[in-house]
Amino acid sequence: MRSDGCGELRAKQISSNVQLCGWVDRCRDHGGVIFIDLRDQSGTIQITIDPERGKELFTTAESLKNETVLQIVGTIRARPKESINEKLSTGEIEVLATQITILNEVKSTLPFTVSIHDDEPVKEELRLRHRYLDLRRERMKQNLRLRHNTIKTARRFLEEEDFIEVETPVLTRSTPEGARDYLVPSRVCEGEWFALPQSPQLFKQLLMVGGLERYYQVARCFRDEDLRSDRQPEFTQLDLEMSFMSQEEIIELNEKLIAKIWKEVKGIELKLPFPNLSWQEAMDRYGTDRPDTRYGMELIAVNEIVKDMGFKVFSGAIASGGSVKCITVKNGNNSLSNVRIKPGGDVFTEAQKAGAGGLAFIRVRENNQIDTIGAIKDSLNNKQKQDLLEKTNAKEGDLILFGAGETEIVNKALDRIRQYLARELGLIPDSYDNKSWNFLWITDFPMFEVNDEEKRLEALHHPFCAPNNQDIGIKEEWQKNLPQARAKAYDLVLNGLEIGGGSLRIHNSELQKEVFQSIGLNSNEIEEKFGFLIEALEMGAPPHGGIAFGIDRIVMLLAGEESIRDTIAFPKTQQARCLMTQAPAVVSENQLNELHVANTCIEEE
RNA sequence: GGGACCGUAGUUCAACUGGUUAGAGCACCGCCCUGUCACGGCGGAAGUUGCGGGUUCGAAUCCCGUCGGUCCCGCCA
Repeated sequence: MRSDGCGELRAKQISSNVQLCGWVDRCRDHGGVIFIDLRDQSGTIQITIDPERGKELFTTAESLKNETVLQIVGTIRARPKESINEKLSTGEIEVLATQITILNEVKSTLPFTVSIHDDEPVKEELRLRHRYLDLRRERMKQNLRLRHNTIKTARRFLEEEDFIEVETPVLTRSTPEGARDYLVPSRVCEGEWFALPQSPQLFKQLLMVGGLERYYQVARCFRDEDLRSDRQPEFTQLDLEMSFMSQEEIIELNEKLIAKIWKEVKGIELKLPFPNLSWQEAMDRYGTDRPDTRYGMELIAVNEIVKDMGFKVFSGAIASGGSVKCITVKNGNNSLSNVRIKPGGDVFTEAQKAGAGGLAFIRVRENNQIDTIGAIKDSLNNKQKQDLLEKTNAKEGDLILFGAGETEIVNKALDRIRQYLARELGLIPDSYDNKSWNFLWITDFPMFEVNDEEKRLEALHHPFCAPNNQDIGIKEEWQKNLPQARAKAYDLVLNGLEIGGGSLRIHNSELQKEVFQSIGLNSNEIEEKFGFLIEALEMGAPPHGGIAFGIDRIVMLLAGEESIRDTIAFPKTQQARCLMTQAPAVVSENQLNELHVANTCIEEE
């Protein structure tokens, strides 16, 4: 149907005949000569319609609406010198049309314009309802291409490293813990249900038991939880697993993979190896396990300095086992007024949203004089004051913000304020600046955390992570040592977002059973839910481990987008609905009967 | 489950403190225009102000409910 792509034509093809196909980007009808910008995937070229070339041709051209699909036959010619368009890569030439075929018309007024020249914002609701039109626009076209390049690069890299891609089931069984499952009723097995996988976790481990040694998959995962700008009910992981690899070796390989992606997709050389922070250090210094290290304002514990103060908010917090931590806002005296950090102010409110009761502050004035509320000033002696200024490295003009109370809440509040202030004060470098890609490995996670509601242990990552050998000691002490053990787990954090995570897995069936018991499963439950895994581990399972990267998030960051919806061809809304197909939808009574399912939803008439 | 913001012509926005005929750009339709490139000129059509209720002499505007979208908390091993 066509000889060339619109955007590929250049002056050296002048006087050759071409056939082009594409969409009408826009028309300029001068009454005599008519110009059509014809657009296809490769770009745009100007088609010129000369009235001398026939009435029929001219009449057709006059009637064209934007986004009409055309085939053009014509000849490439140079534009008059004064008409060269330098903004267009094909701007030196044009195609003199000898024939126009309308391949498809546009029958109604378009809900929004496709042309790149119309950069008016479009409501996301409309974009999603007519996603096919949105995909035709430059932004989404580029994002999907970038996504493809990311996945392509990963595939090439992993193939070079002797990984093979294996598909794992989408219809599988529901497993305890973790997110809510999407369920699929079985027609054949009455009353029983499949679950869609939250990740291929168990299957990839069993592939290792199967001796594949190096597996990867671009895997669709499903979690029936509430959505966010970086969470969709179905999302894509680049899933890897390998045998006979240490944590260091796995990390090294994956850094190379990430560096390769950044190099191929963005042309950016990342510096390897990535820095590494233990989970404990991350919590101490940033209050979160996914710190954004593009800016400072680290959290500083001042427990030792303030524990004996008369100011009960501080000393009391420590007496009851909590902490007092602070961040130093450089030049904060100028940038943050008292109105903003006192009750009702935006900064105070941020702290409150994270559960903090208040937000104490100290302003450093000339000659290290301090300016704060009376209760703090009165109870702070000179030595404490000096220690505090030294520890926080606060200088004249700086503002120190304090969190006091339960360590967990202090961390959460200061983390939140830190991120909020970084945005407010413009401390985050331009995302296209090479220095702004701050990768960071977080390691040595705790195996478990306490579920407050149910007063029991829960796996922090998942219950298949291997514990640190030194932490658990000999077999007889496993039960006693496991709750405090660290896991051989690692997350890759980029600019405050978790983009991947993994671990070495347990390959010893006894230890695996012990971990299951720690999270409250009894022998029967272990046998019922995970019998197949335990059995597999007893038949020669190799030491193995792996990682999974969130492709949607990685592409989002590479594309500079703020939502993963802009990296997914057909995403769902926050209500997990597809506005284009209107899924999910009601099905017939017959379909339900076949599946042995009854609808308990009360319909309103 | 909870909090916040938003919803006006096909579309992007406007309409002051509640005030009488709800405006503008783009798109659309018609006429004119032979070198434009976000072409230009003249004219036209286009509205259940998401929906339902309330307050008021009077509601796009205030209140309640509801639907939809977005952001966030909870949740997401």
